Amino acid sequence: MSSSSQASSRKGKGRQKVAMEKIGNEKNLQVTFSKRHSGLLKKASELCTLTGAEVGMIFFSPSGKPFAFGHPDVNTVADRFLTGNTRVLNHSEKVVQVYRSEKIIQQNLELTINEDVIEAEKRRQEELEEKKKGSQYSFPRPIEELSYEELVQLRESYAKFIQDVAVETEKHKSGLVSPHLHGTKPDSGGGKDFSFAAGASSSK
Amino acid sequence: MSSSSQASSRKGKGRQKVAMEKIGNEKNLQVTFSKRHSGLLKKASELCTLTGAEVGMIFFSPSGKPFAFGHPDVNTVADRFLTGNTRVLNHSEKVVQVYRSEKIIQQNLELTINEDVIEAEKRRQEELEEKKKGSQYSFPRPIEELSYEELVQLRESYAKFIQDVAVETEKHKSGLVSPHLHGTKPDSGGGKDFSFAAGASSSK
DNA sequence: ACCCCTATGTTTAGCCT
DNA sequence: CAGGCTAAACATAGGGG
Repeated sequence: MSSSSQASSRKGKGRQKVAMEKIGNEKNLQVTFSKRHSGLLKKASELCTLTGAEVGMIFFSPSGKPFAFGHPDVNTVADRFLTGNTRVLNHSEKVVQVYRSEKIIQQNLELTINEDVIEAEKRRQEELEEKKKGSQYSFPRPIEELSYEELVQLRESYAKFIQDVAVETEKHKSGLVSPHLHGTKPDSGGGKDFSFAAGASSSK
Repeated sequence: MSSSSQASSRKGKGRQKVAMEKIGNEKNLQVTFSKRHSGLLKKASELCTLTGAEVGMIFFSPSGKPFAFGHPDVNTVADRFLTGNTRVLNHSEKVVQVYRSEKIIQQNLELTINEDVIEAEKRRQEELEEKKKGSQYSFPRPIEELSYEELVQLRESYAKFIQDVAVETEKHKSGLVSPHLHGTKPDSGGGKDFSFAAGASSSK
């Protein structure tokens, strides 16, 4: 619009290579997050559909807004963890003392629900329906029947991860020392909702 | 090369469109999972790097093997949840009772560490090192200093997710009824490591 | 199982509406 | 600020080692 006699080439410039580092431009960063986060959800969704894998994930936008996604269906996955059927390990079955258990759980309760997740879920459904095979799936108990509180309970008792050990192991194997970290400052973009008790990392 | 009889074209067939449904061929399914799961990790990794988002995710391979990935750096993220700095929500701050707290935590303790996570982490590091900016990151406490037990504690107190509410909300908004679900039945692929106590769902 | 290869489907950066 | 467009970058199915 403004002009500049640019030879009428209105075609987009197409995808350009972007450096793998934190995006400086705030606006651009937002757009990127917006686009990529949905891509991530889609990928997860596809992985589930294609391979039948179960996926659960949460992520915080640069602004601090939490997102969550989980696959098969809440009841199943949640239960999977609830019942501790995570038995795959035969690694070192060290007995560990419960660490802050209750406290942690109580503190981590509230998580904002994101529209994106819903959108992703919707897409999955549409895909299924498109294939007219939605009827073969049954539910032990439809989520709709759960009360809000029950949902919260489910949520709260969902997955628990780690990666600490991964890094640890990584060291063991590669002999590396610094466990990565990046410009993921608490309020990097402009989030002011987080306090981040850790004074760690510093930035870029 | 060995056989040139084929009109001298031994070029790969290139990517073919694949139906979005559970792959039947077991071998193919495994390969696909193998490829896609790393892609998923990469995407997550990039999202972290580019937008500074924090990502935590776990997923089970069709065989039941658990995978986990988390971003910024364990201490920070773990702390984020540990200290309950998940405060972003201002949604409905319903008070929920602790559900199985200790029990859950104790049961979900052991999780197999996957090479993939390590690999992903390694990649992130390499990227950083490639940019020669690895030295600017400091750690309040290097993971290497943590004992195995401490790692386990960290791990166990890591993230907790959900999506239940997401689905719930989805209903509210779209009026949809069945919360998706796919050929991800507990023993769909051939996992025999899991028992899946399903059906229990936490109805209070 | 993992890596390599290639062709091609898919994602997405930049720009516009 | 969400939606659309384009074209380049990227992920990955299929196949071989």
